[in-house]
Amino acid sequence: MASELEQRTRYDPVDAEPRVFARWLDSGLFHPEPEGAPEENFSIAIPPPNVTGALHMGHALNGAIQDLLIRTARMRGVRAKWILGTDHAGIGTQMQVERQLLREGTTREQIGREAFVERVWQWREQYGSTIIEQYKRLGASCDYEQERFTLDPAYVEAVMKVFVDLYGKGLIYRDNYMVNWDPGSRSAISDLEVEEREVADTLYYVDYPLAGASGTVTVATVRPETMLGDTAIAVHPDDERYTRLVGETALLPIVGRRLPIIADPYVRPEFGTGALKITPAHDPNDFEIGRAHGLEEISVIGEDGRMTAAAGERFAGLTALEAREAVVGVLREEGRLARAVPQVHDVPFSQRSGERIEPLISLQWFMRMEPLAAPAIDAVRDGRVRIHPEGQLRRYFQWMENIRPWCISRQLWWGHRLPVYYRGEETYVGLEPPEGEGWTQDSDVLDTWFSSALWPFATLGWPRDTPELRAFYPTDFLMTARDILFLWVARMIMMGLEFPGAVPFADVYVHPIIQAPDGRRMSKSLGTGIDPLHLIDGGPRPPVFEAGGDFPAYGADALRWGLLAMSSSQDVRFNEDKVAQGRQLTNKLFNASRLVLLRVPEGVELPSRAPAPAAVEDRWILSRLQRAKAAMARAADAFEFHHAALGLYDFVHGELCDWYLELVKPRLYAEDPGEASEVALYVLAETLALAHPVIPFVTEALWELIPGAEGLLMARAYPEPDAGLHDEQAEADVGRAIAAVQELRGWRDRVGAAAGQAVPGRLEAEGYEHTAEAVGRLARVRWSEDGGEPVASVAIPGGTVAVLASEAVDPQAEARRSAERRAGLEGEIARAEGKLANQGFVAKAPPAVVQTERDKLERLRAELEALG
RNA sequence: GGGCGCGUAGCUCAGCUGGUCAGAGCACUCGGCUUACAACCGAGAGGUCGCCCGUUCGAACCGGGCCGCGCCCACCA
Repeated sequence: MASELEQRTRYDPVDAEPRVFARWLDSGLFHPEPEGAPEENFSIAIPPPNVTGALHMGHALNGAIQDLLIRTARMRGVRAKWILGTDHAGIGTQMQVERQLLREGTTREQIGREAFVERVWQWREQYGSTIIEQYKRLGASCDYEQERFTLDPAYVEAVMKVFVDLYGKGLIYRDNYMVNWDPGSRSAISDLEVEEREVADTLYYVDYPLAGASGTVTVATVRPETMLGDTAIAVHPDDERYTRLVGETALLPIVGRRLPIIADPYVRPEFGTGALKITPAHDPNDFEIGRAHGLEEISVIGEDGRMTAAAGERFAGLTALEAREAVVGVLREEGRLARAVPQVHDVPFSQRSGERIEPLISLQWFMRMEPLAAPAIDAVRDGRVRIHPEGQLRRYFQWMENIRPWCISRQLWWGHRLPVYYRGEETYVGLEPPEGEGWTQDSDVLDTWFSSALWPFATLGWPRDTPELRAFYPTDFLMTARDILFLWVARMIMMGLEFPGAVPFADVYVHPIIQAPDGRRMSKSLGTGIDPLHLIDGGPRPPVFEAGGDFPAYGADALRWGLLAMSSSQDVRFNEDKVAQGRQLTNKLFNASRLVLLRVPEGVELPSRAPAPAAVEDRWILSRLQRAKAAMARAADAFEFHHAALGLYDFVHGELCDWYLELVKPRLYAEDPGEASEVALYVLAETLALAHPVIPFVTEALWELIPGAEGLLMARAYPEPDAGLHDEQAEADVGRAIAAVQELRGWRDRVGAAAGQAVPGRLEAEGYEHTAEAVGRLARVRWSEDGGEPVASVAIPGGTVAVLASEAVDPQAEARRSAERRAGLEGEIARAEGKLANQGFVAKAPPAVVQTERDKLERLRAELEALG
């Protein structure tokens, strides 16, 4: 790298990153010893990626943020543990392997459960480490020495203990209950895995004859096939049209079943006819009403999606859709179909399989949530867990206060098999299989989120009293996406409080969703997904990019910086420009380092403490560095990661490179740079340290080249701000000089002064005792004592520069420019005068604001006068 | 139906505890291969801060009402 510094003018991440990562890994610093108390340590449990997964943009953002926090803590000398692991992801993984089997011409049923599970383990051996390796490419400083998996024996032990304990407390129970049956995965799924989609259906109006009298009751339904399971008709108790019918009986067409007409406030009088057919076995609402009124539950659709024997001979065996047509046909023949109208409505679909949910009654395992939710509500209410941004709080409370039983059993083979055994009428639940003959284990496994809910403590060894658990639980921070706040985060809080007995984390940060550049969801199937690795290494741009072609190899630092800069409290569109800007930053640091490191004389080393230099630009940059440190710290503490990223960029570009290095350059090039070398080295090193948690690779690579820098940058002390190093005088002096240079450059450009040519001028301004030389050099003005008549007057803070006649100044251009300026000044003066003439302003505004306005007016008048 | 959030320069977004003619990156224009960087440097143009009321000496920022957009939650046949 050292020779690279001389040869290259651009930073090459492809070359540097693997080498730097290997050094980090070898150092063992990613793995903290489990010592000390959780309060003095810092830990984050990674949201476990699916073993089936590949790194996507969400992971990359996640990783950038968590690594920023972990690295900052580590540099602060805190034991920082980033708990790593993967999730077995029941349905997702099972489906992957099933697809593989299908390609081989077999199915899981054919090979049997044991062989199938063995296949999944093989599959996991082969592909499970993919995403871990990808996290390494990001530079994520996870504890790779202790990778966890939700099906590790120790983790399984935790899951089983929780199940058995909650069963013992009566919170886990088995019941016949309405579930969301997913015909695609042939399993029940939880409410949270259901999504609504708009579907165009037909609303059928069906006449049900009354039993005791003439006449009919007409009901409206989009699912006529379920009427075979009707056991009542319901109307609203206040609906006068039907008051006289309540208590009467109707006859179910086709079947002939006698249906009581009942009153229930759930029914909306204004919808359809105001009469609702009740099918307790196939509609969640009807199920509730049915239980409330003690109605019979007749299942006419089975778990295979076909009509059961209970649907009657004519329909048994048909699919639900076929049955619908058949039922409508019969109704039409019998003259029972009053009318049919198009109806657009929301219908539940499985997020997993994409198939339409079939609500049906099934024997499943459930968890009662209210007793667990109450303490979890308190924990957030009293601030033991803080959720950011706060807008999410209301949602949390709303959901938790209306929490419903959780269906935790899944009819899958890949996962934690229920520790439940049956023998005849007996049921046994326990960690060890029961004694005796004839027991069979329940074939279901647990919902994947059941094991995920234990993540922050099961990964640390709970229920055993491990050193890791003692040192790192509770964790400090949790990163999550909005859509799994309930699926995962809320349940972790509940389980953390119930089992280890403490909230699992102090701060929850809900990160934004990164959308495709066109605002659509990032998704592989839409062609809108962007592979983070393609941004790191270079790779094809997906079709959503108009530009096409390949991404350049931006490197992990650029990607991390870009993602942090994009992040916000709202969802954001992916913006390649931001990644490019990140690369500019890495390149800028590389070149700033070239300037400093290639100029430092032999023998000069990084000072061990902040130098106390005499030169004004040195004092200025040390002071500005403190401000940058404070701004970074503030942003990170407030979880405003875009401020951290952008603030770093502004400091490096806008202060360090644009001004400090330009100001100090002549001294660095001098035969004896004196203090300049040490100060420049110090500022460079501090800047690298400050930037390290954001862009770890380039900073570590450059740190290696600093003479006198010891060890790894990742282990160096974090640069804490020190207000004692503020130097108001230097900031004022250099700030004034910068403004003067900008004024003079602007003037030069306007009058068309040739770029390479110095302009003679007299400095007629206060406050440039220490900076006149620099101003002249950077603005290309040659200071003169010549008393001649100026050809132009350029306002700078504290006075003016009188420009003397020379070839560089075109009198006509100057006349144009001064006329424009004069007009502009007059306008501004009028505005300021107007404001100060306003009695309300002068009387009510704070004196400082009024004074600022007065000063400004005075300055403007002086400039106008100088302009002549 | 409820909740959260967003509409600021051509694009993507900062700014919003109210107060120096509104900021960044990219794109654009002009000028520069100035001894760290042309994947660079310097300068510049570009905005009714969605619309309308109100509060205030003063509103992109606070309040109300509209218009447009996104996301989440919800049992409406």
